[in-house]
Amino acid sequence: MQRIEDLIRTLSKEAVKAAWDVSVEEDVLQVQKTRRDFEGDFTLVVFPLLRYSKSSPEQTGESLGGYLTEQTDLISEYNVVKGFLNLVVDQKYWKQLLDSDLSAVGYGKSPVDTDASKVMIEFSSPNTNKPLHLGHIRNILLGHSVSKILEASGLQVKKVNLVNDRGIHICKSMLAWKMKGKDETPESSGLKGDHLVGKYYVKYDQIYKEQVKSAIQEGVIQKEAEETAPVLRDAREMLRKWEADVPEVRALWQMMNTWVYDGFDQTYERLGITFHKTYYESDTYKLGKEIILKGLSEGILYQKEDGSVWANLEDEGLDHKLLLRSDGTSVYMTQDVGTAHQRYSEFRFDSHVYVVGNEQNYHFQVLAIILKKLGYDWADRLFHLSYGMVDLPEGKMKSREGRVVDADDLMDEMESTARQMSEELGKLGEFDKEERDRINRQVGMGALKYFILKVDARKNMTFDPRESVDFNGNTGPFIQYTYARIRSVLRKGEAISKASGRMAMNEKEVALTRMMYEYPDVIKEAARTYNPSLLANFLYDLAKEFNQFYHDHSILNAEQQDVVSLRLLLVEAVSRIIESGMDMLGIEVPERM
RNA sequence: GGUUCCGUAGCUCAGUUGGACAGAGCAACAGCCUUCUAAGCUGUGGGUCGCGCGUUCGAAUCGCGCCGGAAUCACCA
Repeated sequence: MQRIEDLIRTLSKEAVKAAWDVSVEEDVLQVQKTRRDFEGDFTLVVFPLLRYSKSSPEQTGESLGGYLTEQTDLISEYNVVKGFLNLVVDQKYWKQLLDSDLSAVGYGKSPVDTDASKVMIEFSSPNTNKPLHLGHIRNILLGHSVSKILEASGLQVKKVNLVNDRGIHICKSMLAWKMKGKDETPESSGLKGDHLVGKYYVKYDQIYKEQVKSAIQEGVIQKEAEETAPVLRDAREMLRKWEADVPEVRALWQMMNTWVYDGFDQTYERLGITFHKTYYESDTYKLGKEIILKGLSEGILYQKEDGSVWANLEDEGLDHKLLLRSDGTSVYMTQDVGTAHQRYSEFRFDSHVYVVGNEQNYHFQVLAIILKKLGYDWADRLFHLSYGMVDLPEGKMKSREGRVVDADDLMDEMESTARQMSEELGKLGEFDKEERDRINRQVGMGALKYFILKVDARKNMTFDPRESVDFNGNTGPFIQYTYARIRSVLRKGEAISKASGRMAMNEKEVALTRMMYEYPDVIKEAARTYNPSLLANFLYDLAKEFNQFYHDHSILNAEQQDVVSLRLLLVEAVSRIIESGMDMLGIEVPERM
């Protein structure tokens, strides 16, 4: 359908040409939504045109408004307030819009375009020495939602995970388990695998701290005590053995990682997310070395006397960056260079999104620069979706000290809160246990996911476990509730035909329709900026608008049959947009709640 | 110290490329269920948009300088 903003711009351009004989650029013609307190649907800001009209804002607006209403029957009225030309869209446009499939512009309904741009998106990226926590949840929800939004915009999306399954931190868990574990397994302990391994990571830290403390008591200075703690020495020794492929160490590593993956899989499933492919750093950590050596031989990089290889980034206003250690081994950056190259070879992506916390802004800035230096033209198509940390009221989360909001615990808590709420409100009495459980799960998870996603990803957020997540107001359950209400009405009015008819729409009906008109723009903008919070807040506004309408006007008991049909058509569209939008946030909507 | 990001109501957050008196939710208070789900709706109070200067017809939004907070600047990942 013709977009009204485009129409206004085109006609205004003509009008300006006709009246003052100048061709203006598109960006001079600013069209925006009319503010609530004024009459109209769209507003043309006339201030920028005064230099051509050489008359007052009012006169300029009048002149343009007159031209527009004359030239098209889609704009029925206008008024001028100060320098703002407010335009009223004719209702037949809104009805036409309602008759079309409004949600088709959104997710899942657009035909698959095989030539679509290909996007690779990496998210989650956990370490295998501890369970997932709230920070991972933010990462995962962002990655998943952005994937859905990009897919809805017609892109081909490949979701990948990169598991950091090697390194000293894993050895610490392994070592503590060997020392204190007594062959404890997930089965024998009843603990989820990732939690079991995380427990020994915490245990390692305790042992380490005790050893440091007692060394200091024996007169060793702190720094030395920290460096020479026996348990740290053993962990390093274990890492050396791992790198040397010592079978015993590898077997232990294999076993404990398997426990962790089982645990992760459960959490992912509960969050409702999947990946197309999982990369493991134990496979990729040696990648990149050849590329770096090639860069060295081409003189792009340089070598120090000790044999280490560096990139000079001074021309970018940055420092020098190490790429190969003096012993020839790779560092994190080397690995990411190699992985990016590998992924491009495999997938030929048009862009690659990394969902990684803002603590790594520098890393990704440098990654792009180095790839560019090495001559990869796709280097500027990497995008770091950098999100802020989730902090607790008392400060940063510290998994070593056990001061974390565990992902699994949090989900349990959300669901039990949902159960408690629905019981207090006497909501689900008529349903059997299975259905009650399902709804409570949907609502609890909806509250959690919406809570995280409605906030702009860049911002740090504080999470107060005591206050937990709300179920009223600007929340997931509010939107889910709105959906359930609409579905209930639709079930009762199943037999009634839905049609836009010829009755005039009232103010609220127009407001809802106009809001839904914005939906594709919201998706587009959310996709362009990789920002699900735009969508989340849009859905809230839509739900709020619906609830006002619902309160003020009866749908099924409207005085005239035509009005009933119109309203059914209208609210069904609202429900479909809520459903498709929430799906893009990874949130399920219940038929009843 | 360098770089990057953030600073909007008591709290949590919105505020598309600068535009019409800065908006929600929570919390507080006051109302609305014999009518489609009250997890809802309505109203009241609450703001020097960190501070200052500048650009502009117009600045929460752009520029500069301060103040406050976060991250980062490893032969860790």
